[in-house]
Amino acid sequence: MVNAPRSEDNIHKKCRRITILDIPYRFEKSLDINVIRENYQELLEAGEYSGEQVSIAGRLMLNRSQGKLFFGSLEDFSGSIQLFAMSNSTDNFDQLKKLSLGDWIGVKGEIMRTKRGELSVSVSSFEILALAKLDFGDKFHGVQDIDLRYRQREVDLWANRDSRNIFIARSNILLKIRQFLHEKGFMEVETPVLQTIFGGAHATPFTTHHKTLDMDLFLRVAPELYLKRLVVGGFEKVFEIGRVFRNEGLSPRHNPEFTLLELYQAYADYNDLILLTEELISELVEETLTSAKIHYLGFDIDLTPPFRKASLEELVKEVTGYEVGPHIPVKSLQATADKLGVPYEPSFGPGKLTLEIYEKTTEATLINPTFVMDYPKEVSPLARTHRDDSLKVERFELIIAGRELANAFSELIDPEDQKSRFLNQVKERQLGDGEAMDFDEDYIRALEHGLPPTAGIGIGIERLVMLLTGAPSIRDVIFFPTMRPQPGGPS
RNA sequence: GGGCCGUUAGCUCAUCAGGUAGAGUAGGGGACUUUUAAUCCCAAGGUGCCGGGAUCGAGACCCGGACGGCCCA
Repeated sequence: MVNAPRSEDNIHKKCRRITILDIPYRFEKSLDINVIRENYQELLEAGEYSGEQVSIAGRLMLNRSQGKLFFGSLEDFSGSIQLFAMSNSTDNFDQLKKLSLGDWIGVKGEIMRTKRGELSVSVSSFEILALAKLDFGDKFHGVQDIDLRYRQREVDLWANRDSRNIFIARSNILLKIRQFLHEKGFMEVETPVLQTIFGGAHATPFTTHHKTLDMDLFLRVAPELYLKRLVVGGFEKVFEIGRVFRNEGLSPRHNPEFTLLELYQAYADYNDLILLTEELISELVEETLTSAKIHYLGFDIDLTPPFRKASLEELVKEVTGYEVGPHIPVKSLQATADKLGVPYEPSFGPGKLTLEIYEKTTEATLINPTFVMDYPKEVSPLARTHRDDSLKVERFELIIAGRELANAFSELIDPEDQKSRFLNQVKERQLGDGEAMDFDEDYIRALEHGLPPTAGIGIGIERLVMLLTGAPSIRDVIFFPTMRPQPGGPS
């Protein structure tokens, strides 16, 4: 484990040299390291001094001290630069040479280029800002142990620049999404994470307990129902970017808590959201990638809109050759499922059978961005009945690299219809589906106050970041993914 | 939950027909006035994930468990 200290003797020697009293309370940094690189990229001959004094701070990441000379790499958030020092022109030169990799220092010095042409800061003085009493990683290989990288992310972030870059990208992507939506007139809102009735997604919730009220509460599986109540309240364009919690297994695509973007737009239908989604993704591609043609999980993917649109039924027909859909008799769909090796329960209706067949045979084959259109009503309790087909709803999912990235629909606005859909959910719950929703009377009452035609979409932020950064696992884009505690102690 | 794989020095990795482990690097000591994963010398560093079993003898073979990865549900 990285937790093991450097040998006792070493610590003793270091601590004898430096105590906490020697650590200053602040350090005046004059600029980020990458600014030096940008400003001096083309300037200074080898061996030339700039005359510009700077004050920088960071972690010592390499130490190539050599007799009465010292070379090292100082790294801060923005980048790294070589430090250069000579025994006759640097205060505490001997101490500088004895620093360990990972120690934080603040440096004052002059920008220069060494004889070999490396842009450097010639150290005139330095202060120790923190000692690294623990070791982190191999200076060349970083930290490869996946377990350790997730449990001690701070170590991973220092040891592996790729990891750091992914999280910088994540932050930028979230910023761009917010900017994009604000420019479109959406307002960012926050709704309850603790809910007395959970709904808005087909998922098992986490349960917790409120002491004073002495009642169980659920961690939300989606903000959906509250957001639509805000539309009823008059906010015509709202979005929330927030954590949701689903009590399901862990996999490279699933973490029990993840970040979901949901947005709702009054007076719009799901066709409007296709355009919005294409525009959002292409803008993110432009901001974060050099090309819309990416290579991800071994696939070549083209993220250039417009994306393909095809109905769920068409796509299943295309992949399997079989007709599916809510109009096909159950017996016939069961026979199809049997032939395709898709398991099902006897209680499944034609809609659920169709969805199962689609998910097991077709979804994973959709590599380039595809809007899968028009789902069976039976499996979509919150979506509005399709204007051309009473057994379907106006809903699409966006699939990229065989994975669901977004789920959207023209929202169900009819309180009576919503009541009966909730009742169906309750029935499915009683039949043993722990992921089915509960009947939400507050939501029904809100609909009775009047929800105008509204379209809504949910986009999984982690999946989006994974796609745009090439990360194969959701754990690569979540700082601290959910892990079992290690037997040796808390982690 | 099922299947397969992994776990050896702080880190990155070796090793072997089954004969009580080795390198690089980090950390310690020393040399070195232009290095680039600097180089060179010295010393130190291990419950081979844990627990059982067969064997004269196990890190290695067998069984069970823990944690992780991938695939499937």
